[in-house]
Amino acid sequence: MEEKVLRKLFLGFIHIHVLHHAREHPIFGAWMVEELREHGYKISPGTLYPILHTMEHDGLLTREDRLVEGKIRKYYAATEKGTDILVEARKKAYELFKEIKD
Amino acid sequence: MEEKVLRKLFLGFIHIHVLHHAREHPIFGAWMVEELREHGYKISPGTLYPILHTMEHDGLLTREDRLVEGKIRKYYAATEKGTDILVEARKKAYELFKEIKD
DNA sequence: TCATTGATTTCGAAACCCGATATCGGAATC
DNA sequence: GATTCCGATATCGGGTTTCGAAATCAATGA
Repeated sequence: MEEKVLRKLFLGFIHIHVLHHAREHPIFGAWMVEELREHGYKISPGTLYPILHTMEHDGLLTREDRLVEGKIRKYYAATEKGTDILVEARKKAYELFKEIKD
Repeated sequence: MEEKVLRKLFLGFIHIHVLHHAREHPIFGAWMVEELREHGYKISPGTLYPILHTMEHDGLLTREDRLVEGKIRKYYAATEKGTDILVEARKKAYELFKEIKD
């Protein structure tokens, strides 16, 4: 119930988290799911993976397959455009925070 | 193009802005559209009004009709639950900002 | 070859977004 | 009281997105 309400608010936050981490170092889906969980965002693979695909399609991320410990992982890194979007998002997030902070 | 990408990120922000303002004082749709525009969020009535309806349905806002200058306006104010959600959102927004700030 | 394992993908039903357009209801004019 | 005006709100349908459960994948080890 309440979960649905919150999810709507935080889906954008999740996107921004993804961009942020993908800029620091390449990420892969399962790792990102866990990272988000630690931040208090529950998200299932069936939701996150399509997000990654869309962000790649939109030119925000690039994908590179790697073989790690016998498993194929699809690593995503932020593109220049993705970084631009992140900068924009950071600005907006700051304004939002400043406005609602008390 | 780019607009669509950004909108996805910021739709949650818009919800939070709405809650924030509705807690400060009752708001009505057309005013909120203008307020958001000043914050750099372009949103059409066809998007915002359903958001208000949904938030009312979810128990985040209450509605009250008022007659102002010969026009009916539907004023929305944040409920206790809405305020709780806002507090939660503020916490998450702060964490997000802290994490990506540089 | 077959089971295992971590990671990714698919699936269909439900919900949602969008903005152009239509509608509302009170006020003003005649 | 009919008509027009106007700010504000509601509707529409087509396209997209969301969800988690379940299926799939690819490489390794038994």
